[in-house]
Amino acid sequence: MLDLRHVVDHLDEVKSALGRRNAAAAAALDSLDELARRRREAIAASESRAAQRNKANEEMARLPKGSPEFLARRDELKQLSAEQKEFEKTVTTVEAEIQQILQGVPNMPLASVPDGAGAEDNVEVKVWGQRPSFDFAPRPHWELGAGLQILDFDRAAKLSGARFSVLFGAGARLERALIQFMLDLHTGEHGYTEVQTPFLVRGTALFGTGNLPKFEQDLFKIQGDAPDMLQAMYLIPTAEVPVTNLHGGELLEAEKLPVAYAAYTPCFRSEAGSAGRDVRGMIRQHQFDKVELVRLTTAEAAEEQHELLTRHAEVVLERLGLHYRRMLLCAGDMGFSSQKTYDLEVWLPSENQFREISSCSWFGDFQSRRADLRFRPEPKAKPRFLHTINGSALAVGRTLIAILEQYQRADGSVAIPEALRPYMGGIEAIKV
RNA sequence: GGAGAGGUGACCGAGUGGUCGAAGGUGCAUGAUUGGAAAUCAUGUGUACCUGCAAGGGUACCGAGGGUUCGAAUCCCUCCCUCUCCGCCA
Repeated sequence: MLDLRHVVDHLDEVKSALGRRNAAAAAALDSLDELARRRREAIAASESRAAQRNKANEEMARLPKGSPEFLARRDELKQLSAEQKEFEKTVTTVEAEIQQILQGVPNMPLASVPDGAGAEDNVEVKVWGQRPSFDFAPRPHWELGAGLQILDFDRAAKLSGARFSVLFGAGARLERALIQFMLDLHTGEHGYTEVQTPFLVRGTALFGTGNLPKFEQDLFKIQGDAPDMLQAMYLIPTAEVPVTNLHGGELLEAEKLPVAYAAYTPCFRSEAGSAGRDVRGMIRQHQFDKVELVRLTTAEAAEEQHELLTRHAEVVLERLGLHYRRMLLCAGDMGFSSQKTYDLEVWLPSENQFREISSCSWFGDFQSRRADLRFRPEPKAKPRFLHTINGSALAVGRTLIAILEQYQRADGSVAIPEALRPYMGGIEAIKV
């Protein structure tokens, strides 16, 4: 969430930054100036009466109860108190309106983020590795998986419907091996602390990361009698949600920063609005596994930390020998809460194109303001909001797909990347 | 699921309608003492918002939200969370 004061004081600047995402984002701010003024007036009116009332209360405490002076004074104060409550109600109402607007406003793209409306305007930053060449027609992962009897969509459909998959044998082990490999790399070499979180969270956590209230339709909600969205339970769409909120409401000490967590979780997404997209294979599922990296840091260190985290995600692809590229997302293609995002895209031979396998974002203090993530720069200093950074490292299902496709052989078998073999019982390939 | 007990500042803990932003302690900071440290003593030590050039002034916050009252940490209601016992259970 953007800071009200900053928005009002720099309205034109904020509007032009948001305008780079889309016109609607900027237009939402139009009424804020006036609302902020009404808020200030109501606060002044309410507080001046509260001050009078508090002053009179000292006198009331001294007057004998039931005395004529006491009764007369009490009647006067009734009026004052009623007025104060009226103005306080106005404050509450106006602030709710302001919140409503601000909650729906996305983060501002940084100046270094390129202009653009969609994926076609993203900028390629780097390409790593060689495009694998085949002396046969490379097969899509679902054909490879079916041939090897490790990947089954029909049986998953019997259990859960469309957009689920079942892994068997070496396929299931490959999934598990990837999770282990990624966690070991990040905790062992990149300095992250592994964390296991709940997969079911209350709405307040989803508000913290910016998924609620605007994107409820993307989530799986648990049926229950919660009175509102924020108290309801949801399946997490990413580990970003529980991990980012882990220190909500706390005041972290500066020397503990940066905080760096690596978490494996399954992720659940309703994929509302994506009907017809990626319906074949396991590119887009209602449930998938992901290893997520989260860093909490200071504003000053954040840019460097974002580069570092992105680099950590890239190392996974490089150790696995997977051809990929890094994209800098344009303003129009970034997620709601992000101010700068790199996507890593892995090469899929069957599609003859790169596909997203990781998204590494720097949120500034946008999430921290919602999730109440603060630190104290030094012992006596005022608390400040942290900067949050996170990224997939990596989406496990898509990594499995990339391995199947990039390491496939003419006979339908799939070689196991060197780095993964210790996790696969030493086998060098998956064969029938 | 049943019964009960609780949620107070960085932490522990007192406080059942007024002078309570909140006793006391711990921790922390500064100073004194010391060759240095420990111990001791003194002083200080929350956050957010409004207002002001500033110094300052004001308001709110005792799990969250409502209510009663001139006045609520204290009384009432709803919710959330923690703990204990019983039941059930991986």
